[in-house]
Amino acid sequence: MTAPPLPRSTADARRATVVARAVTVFARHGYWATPVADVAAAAKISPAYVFRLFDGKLGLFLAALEHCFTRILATLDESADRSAGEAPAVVLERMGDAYAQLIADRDLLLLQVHALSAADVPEIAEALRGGYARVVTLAKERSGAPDPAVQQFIALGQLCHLIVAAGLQGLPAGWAQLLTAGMAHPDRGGG
Amino acid sequence: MTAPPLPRSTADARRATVVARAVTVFARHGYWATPVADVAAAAKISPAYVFRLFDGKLGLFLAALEHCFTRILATLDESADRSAGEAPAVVLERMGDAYAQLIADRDLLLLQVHALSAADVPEIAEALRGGYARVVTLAKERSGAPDPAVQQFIALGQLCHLIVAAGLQGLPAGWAQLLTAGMAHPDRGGG
DNA sequence: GCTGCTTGTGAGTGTTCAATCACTTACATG
DNA sequence: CATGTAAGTGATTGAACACTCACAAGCAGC
Repeated sequence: MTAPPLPRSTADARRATVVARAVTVFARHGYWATPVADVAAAAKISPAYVFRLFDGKLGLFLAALEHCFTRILATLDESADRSAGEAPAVVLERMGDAYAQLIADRDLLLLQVHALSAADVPEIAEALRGGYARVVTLAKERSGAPDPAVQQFIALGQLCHLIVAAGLQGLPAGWAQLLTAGMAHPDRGGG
Repeated sequence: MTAPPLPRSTADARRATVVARAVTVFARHGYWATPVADVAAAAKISPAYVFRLFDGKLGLFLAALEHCFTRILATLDESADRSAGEAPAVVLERMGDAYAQLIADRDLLLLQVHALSAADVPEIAEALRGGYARVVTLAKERSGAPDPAVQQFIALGQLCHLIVAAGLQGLPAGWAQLLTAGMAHPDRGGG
């Protein structure tokens, strides 16, 4: 009753698919509460092979985090492209909108929340700082906005994390609507 | 070689001290990566007794989180007292300063980060929402500031969490200084 | 003293999970 | 077909940990 043997692939290709699945799986329950076997199952390979492809659970998580930041940077960069030539404040606002759109994805934002919580592991803290270094630098350089505006941009990003992780979007309470005001709505699908 | 028996105390008093220690211990490594035995050791009682005083590990964490929010609300309330009669924006800014001072404490901010990461546990998400409901409501009512200002206040609070958890304060890099600009400095203590 | 209640613990139990290893299976090349 | 190499797995191990329970030790009232 084992699954039919998958078509073989190179280790590199397999690693790439596992990383992509790992982002989603780790995003659900975080680093410590996610067994490697869950990622393996999502990637449809055996746990043993995951350990062969990555340097332990930590290596797997770090790869997922790296992938996460790569995708976020791509999103922001793309957004900056679309508002080229606009005033700094406008560019930054558009980037903020693009980031808020990721609330629908959930995965990329949640993984950052989990990584922050696991930042007592030095390697994770290091990867996190590396990621934010790139995000802040990109936001500043591509918008040309002054430091305080960039700081506020990042702060709003962190607020997005709170909204997603605590499940605030769509809550009727006034305090929740106050926090989510101006944020992209998640499952407004077909509109 | 067992520790000399502690002076007896009532269960309620013991619970209170355990909760206070639990805030610190959970703040270090988070919910999943912290064994109950670590909290017990910090409180100098046996793990078995912790399970008797609280409803499982989850009950212990929830009590710690509640305690955390109580202390934060007290801090904010106190700050509002000190700036009574000032303009809304000023009151809010003073509250922000008071919150940023907690960066030195670390514990209260870190516990929120960990709670957010563990918010896939329904009870933790619920407690978190309850806490933020009170924080937002207090900030709005005591400052009288408009919604967007309160939203920004909370966003800056989340930025504080990032700074503490990722260890950004004191980093020489430009992007880090951009993020920490205006935040209270932690251990500028005795030299 | 004795009795009964509360505080507190030592010694377990069962489970979960990271990591390893010996092994098998597919494919490329001669 | 033979043979080497890389992909992939089942079985297992050892440790950590949440939680339990039978029991001990202190303190009240008699």
